[in-house]
Amino acid sequence: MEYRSENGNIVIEKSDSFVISQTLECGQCFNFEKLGDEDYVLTAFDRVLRLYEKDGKIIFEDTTEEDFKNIWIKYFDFEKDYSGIKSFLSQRDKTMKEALEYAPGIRILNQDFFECLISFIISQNNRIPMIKKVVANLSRRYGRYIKTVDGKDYYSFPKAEDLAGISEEELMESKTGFRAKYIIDAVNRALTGEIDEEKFAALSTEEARKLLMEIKGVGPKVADCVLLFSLGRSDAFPTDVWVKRVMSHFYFDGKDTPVKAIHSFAYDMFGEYAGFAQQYLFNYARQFKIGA
DNA sequence: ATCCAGGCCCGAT
DNA sequence: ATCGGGCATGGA
Repeated sequence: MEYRSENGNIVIEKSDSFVISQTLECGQCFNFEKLGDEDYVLTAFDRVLRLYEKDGKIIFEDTTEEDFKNIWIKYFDFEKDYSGIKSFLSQRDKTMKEALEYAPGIRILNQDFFECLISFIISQNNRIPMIKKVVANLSRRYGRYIKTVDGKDYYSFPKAEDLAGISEEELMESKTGFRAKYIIDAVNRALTGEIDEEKFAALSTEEARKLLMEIKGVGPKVADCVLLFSLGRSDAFPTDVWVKRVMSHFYFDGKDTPVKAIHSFAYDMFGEYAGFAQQYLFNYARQFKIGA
């Protein structure tokens, strides 16, 4: 990973395997704000980062080399070779190739486990702008103030400890809706250590999925999102309404298809890179409202 | 107004 | 094992 330090910022060359807007706006994360064209502020791992494009470069503003090395390289998956993954996927299938050409700058983020879990619990039967609002509400109320960027205050996403003992009624003040009780269950299991990021390392993707689904409010889709976006399981294939639509449309003759059949097809077609395929397809489907 | 959103729970079959 | 209703909330 080539980077250099410059006036307190970290600078990398722009590449077609990383476009800020595509990576942040493709529905995998919710803790960010758009300031302008290819200019964003995001919160992750107790840091607030403004990053933007300028003169063919990408600037990580007010960031130390330590943070870049220890946090952002992993977060943005910069150690992975996306050109290899993308060429594999685009050779598999024509639809996949088009989805990739539409948004070649999407990278699968490695997000904080607890934040990812709670965020995707919130995501169920919800819309992305609303999910972002709830995540921001929880951060402002229970997280820690980090810094102010462009006149707006940013807060870290709360830890399980920060949410300990909070009542369902209070959580609903942050507009969590019926998911409040699910958040409480996730928090409790995290606090007892029953659900702990360390535990997952020893488990297969399928075993990890089962463990996650013990949490109330975590079903197959939310579990797969957590596996893919925070536990590095690129074989997970989160299948929501949009992925169902795009898969049915392109691979099942437009027929409504059970998730199970979609999964086996995806694993067969995209193998260990199914998760990447899923994200490019999801983005593609949503932009062009395929099947809607 | 009615419908629906990066679903899941729960009770009925 | 599978199916359908219900669910907080707010935007179209």
